[in-house]
Amino acid sequence: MTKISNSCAQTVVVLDFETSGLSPNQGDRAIEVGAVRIEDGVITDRFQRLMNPGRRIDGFIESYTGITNAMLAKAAPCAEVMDEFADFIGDDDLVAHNASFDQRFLDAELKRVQRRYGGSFACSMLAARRLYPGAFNHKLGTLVEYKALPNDGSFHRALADAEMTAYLWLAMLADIERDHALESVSFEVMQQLTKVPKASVDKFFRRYH
DNA sequence: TGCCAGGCCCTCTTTAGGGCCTT
Repeated sequence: MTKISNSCAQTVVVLDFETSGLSPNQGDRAIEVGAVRIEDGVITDRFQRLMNPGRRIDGFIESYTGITNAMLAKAAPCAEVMDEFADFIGDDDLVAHNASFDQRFLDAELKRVQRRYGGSFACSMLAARRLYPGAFNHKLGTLVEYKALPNDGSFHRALADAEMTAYLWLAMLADIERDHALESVSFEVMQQLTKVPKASVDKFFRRYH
């Protein structure tokens, strides 16, 4: 049995943004951020804030997220929330479902407040595509049902989605460790997993036996 | 409701096109 580990692999922050649209390059803004910190396989901390983007969101986003313009009118400005969030994530490594989406918004919002983060991203969706090819699809909600993960039935809110992504992440680690007789799997190996072809996943892990 | 974007990934591919996933 081989241990795949490194000195900083056991703490990650799993995050999720609710936004006014799909692209910060098109003027879309974050309206809520949720995150949980996983340390040695256990959720040890949580962060959730609504944030006021300074403009109204459209009816589709209100309906999709349940976040209303009235709720955002009472929320702190994006700059204040993102400054707090930068403190929360620090230099920890980061996980998100379809991470390229959340990374674009994290980068855009932190750039506005001249803050940075030191960790790197891994994507639970890309990992799940390789580990669970039999799933009907790889939407977060589908994978939560597929793996019978804990949830309170609420979707498309930042903290709820971040928690479900965290449970998915832990389930994937546990499945890899069980299926490949590994003691632990590092963050870096999970990042590499998302870059190998689906057909090569077993071969990828056999390298460590 | 589903378009906007962008990266990944598959295939009837690579001199390309389209589906998936995120809000």
